[in-house]
Amino acid sequence: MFKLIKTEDKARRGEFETPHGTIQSPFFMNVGTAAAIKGGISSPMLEGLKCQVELCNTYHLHLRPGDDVVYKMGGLHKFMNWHKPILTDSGGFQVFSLAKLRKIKEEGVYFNSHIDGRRIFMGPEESMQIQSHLASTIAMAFDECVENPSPYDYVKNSIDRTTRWLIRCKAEMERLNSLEATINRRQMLFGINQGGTYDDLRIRHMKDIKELDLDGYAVGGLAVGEPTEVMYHILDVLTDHMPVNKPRYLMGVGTPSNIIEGVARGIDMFDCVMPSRNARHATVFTWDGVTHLTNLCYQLDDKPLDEHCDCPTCRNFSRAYIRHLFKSGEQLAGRLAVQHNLYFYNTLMEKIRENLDKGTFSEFRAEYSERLSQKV
RNA sequence: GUGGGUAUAGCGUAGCUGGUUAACGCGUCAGUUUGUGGCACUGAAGACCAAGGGUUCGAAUCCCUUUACCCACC
Repeated sequence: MFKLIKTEDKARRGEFETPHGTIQSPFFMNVGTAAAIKGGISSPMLEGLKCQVELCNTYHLHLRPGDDVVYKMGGLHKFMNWHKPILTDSGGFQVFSLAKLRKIKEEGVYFNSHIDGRRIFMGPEESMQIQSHLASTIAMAFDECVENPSPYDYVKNSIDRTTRWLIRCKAEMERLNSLEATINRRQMLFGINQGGTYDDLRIRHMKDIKELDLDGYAVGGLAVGEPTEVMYHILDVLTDHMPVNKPRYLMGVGTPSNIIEGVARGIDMFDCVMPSRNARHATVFTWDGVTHLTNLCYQLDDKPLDEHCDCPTCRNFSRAYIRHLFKSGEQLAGRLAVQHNLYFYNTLMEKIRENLDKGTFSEFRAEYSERLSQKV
């Protein structure tokens, strides 16, 4: 149940009630693809980083350890010892990212495991069954994420198939939620809007899936190769057609600026690998912009990563020390940087919410939107 | 002391039947990273080839001397 508390122009401040607790929106979901945040962050540590929701991946967990294993272990919450909301991605994106190995048909997608190469099939029903086994709070629909740019006719056919898949997802989810043996019988289902970079297809697809009255709606297929301006334009024309009383999720986005701009266009939920992946590659976010920690200028720098940050990393360690850890290949380097970046992202969302509460989001946006993505 | 061997970027090496801007790995420096298969990827700087002399149109490559180090034997 999503409650809209306040708006400022198109930006929305809300509360999202789930069986695993209430989420304050807008919010960022911390990506733990294989039931783990990469970089060595355990669930109790994640609690200390202001994380509200963790995201896990259907495709990866299906392959390893197997969703049957997670089911027998009592579901993802118990398995990971994370008791706040979890969103599972459907595996649809892997159809796109593992494109070399796939074959898309009406019934679903055939592709090869990246682990052992074996041929596997996933369709809407399979994705829902796996996500039901994982027992996440929110399940995502099984969609096709087309690359940008793609030919108009291809995208047109693709969104119609994605709609047909969504109808099957909904039916299968209702069936699974009615079963006694299901761990989370109140699992929610989000639909995913596609349509490439074509305004009319985006809007048409949104109208089609809106009729299914799902628990939330996501915008997929953005930040996959198109210029940032194109992504903003799609959001500009699309969010007016999204349900007002349902959470809106911009999938896989993005930089701190992208998130601020997304909120400004009416988005409530985000997820991205950027804070964790960049951290593992020694790039950290600060309130003054982005910086690369292995740069020589930090060799003798006694300051924390960010002087305004009170994350566990910044409270304890200097840039010089963390730079040394990176140069030495120590695993601790990645962990300290990931802790900082996730805390930064979650704090960014907190500040966005505070500014929405105060009615000062537009000022916040003007001050930070560009600044946070510049290089220090 | 005698015989043999090696000296090429910060380090470890390739090139050594002589022929345009001396190659590779590591390291260094910088950049990339958007619903995470990949501990990742891209690029740059850096050596007048131990020193000196000689042969040759031309030498890191062939010859001589010196120096340093390595191995074996006294």
